[in-house]
Amino acid sequence: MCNLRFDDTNPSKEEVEYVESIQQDVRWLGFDWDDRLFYASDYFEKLYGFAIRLIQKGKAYVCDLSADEIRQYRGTLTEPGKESPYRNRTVEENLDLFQRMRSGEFPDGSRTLRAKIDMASPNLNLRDPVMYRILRSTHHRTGDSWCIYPTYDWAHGQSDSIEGITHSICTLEFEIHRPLYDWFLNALEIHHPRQIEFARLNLTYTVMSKRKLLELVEEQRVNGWDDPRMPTISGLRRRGYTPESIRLFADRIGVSKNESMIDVALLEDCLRSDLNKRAARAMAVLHPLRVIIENYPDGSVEDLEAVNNPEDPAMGVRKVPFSKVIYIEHDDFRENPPKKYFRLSPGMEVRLRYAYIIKCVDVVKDEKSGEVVELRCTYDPETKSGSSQSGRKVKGTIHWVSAMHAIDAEVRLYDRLFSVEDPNGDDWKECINPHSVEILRKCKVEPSLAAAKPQDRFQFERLGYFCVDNDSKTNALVVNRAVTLRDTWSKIEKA
RNA sequence: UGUCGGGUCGUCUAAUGGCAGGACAACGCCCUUUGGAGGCGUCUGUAGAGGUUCGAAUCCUCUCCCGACAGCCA
Repeated sequence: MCNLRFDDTNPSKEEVEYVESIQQDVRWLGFDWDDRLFYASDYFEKLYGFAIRLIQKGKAYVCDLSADEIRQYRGTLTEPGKESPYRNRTVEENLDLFQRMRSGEFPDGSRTLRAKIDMASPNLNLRDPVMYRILRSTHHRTGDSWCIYPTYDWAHGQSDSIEGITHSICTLEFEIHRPLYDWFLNALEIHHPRQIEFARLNLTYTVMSKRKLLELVEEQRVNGWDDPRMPTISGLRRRGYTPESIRLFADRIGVSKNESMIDVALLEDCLRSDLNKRAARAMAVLHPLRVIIENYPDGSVEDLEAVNNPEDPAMGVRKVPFSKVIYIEHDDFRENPPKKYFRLSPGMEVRLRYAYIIKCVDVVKDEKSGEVVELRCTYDPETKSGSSQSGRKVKGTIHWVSAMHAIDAEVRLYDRLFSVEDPNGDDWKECINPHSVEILRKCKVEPSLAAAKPQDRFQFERLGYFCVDNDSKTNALVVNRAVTLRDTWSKIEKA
């Protein structure tokens, strides 16, 4: 069981715009917090009371030092700090001043409430940390009712305690703050949750820090937080990732305190293994090459049966129309086939998935450019998929769509956002992969996709897993490539 | 040269004093009407040096390397 709490301790940060999308993301991932949605601002009054208690115990004081002065008094990593001249005010004076801070008598930044701990502590967090600052700013939940706001370090542990949290897990950078949280809880003598830290996720070929992600968004190097190249939940969702695949990924990488860099290939594999079992198959041609089957009767159309998912017979079958003119993938034809190339080439045969074996008898080229623009083929009527003669072996099987039945689609091919594994250092933005997205506008997909809606996911046979984009409209299909299939051929060809 | 934390195959992660295992990646083979999926196999690891022990990745000592921390951010 978990709570969802927003630690909205700083009204000057634009938290409002994130509150809704964070909830949406967490819910989409599959978590349910029932009615336990909380805000640290729910506890402002209680926190104020806790602060008074610490003052009364002589464990907190009002300090008149400026931000700069506090920094100077803090000392350094290797040298102890100096005590504030206001450190030994009386309880009465502190109580009075703190109450007047709340009632708005002092200007922003002029005073703070600080915990009275140890200015010589080797842990900087214990050198009299600030608990309250004066800040006149409208809060998204409490409006203008407060002009002093608790710091995160002061609010966090007590908020957990109020909620009766048993285990509070957070990332490693808060490890060094734990002694402070412990100190507050012990001083207050209230329920003491156990905080456990773990390493944050790092992925290869991307950046994860909020600061860098924000920069990418603000400088329009990506199209918003949900750009399919972003490693955000909303980006992954739009890219085509499923909640299941992300949870599988989380299971596989485990939880530890090791600061690690996880190969994005592992994430991709999780998506493949989820979608392999669940995604409907379809045929789509990204770079169409027109093929005319010369001996196929003009005007004739056959509805061929295709299985929706060979991994799951329960997903059934569908009909795919076949006719004299089809499109195949441009790359599935080579005029001069390399060794081990099992697809179409002049004089050679290939199987059309769910249809016939065809043979290439002629190649039509553009007179000027010499580019192959059309193929003339013949088919063997005896080799129809599923028929008695269909067992004839050919090395390759390729996908296709019938030209007169095909639907036009825009396909967006996404690749890694960065071209280096670990884009850190000052020049990280120069490592952005210039080919992280390629937009194809003249793709042809089989007619069954006419009804596809945003977020529908498919495997386009031999190509990869694709997800209908939010930009998609009824007569203007837009799909994103989430991840390619494993491609053994590309490795053979490279070698 | 302060405090805290961390070092196990290329990458993650198991093994809590008793056979260093799994996944991803890579490579090879089989199978295949997706060069998909699947199957089989190969490769590679306890940061270093001492010590305790019948036995150490695990316990002890020293060394080395990496990270976090000097916001009135979270």
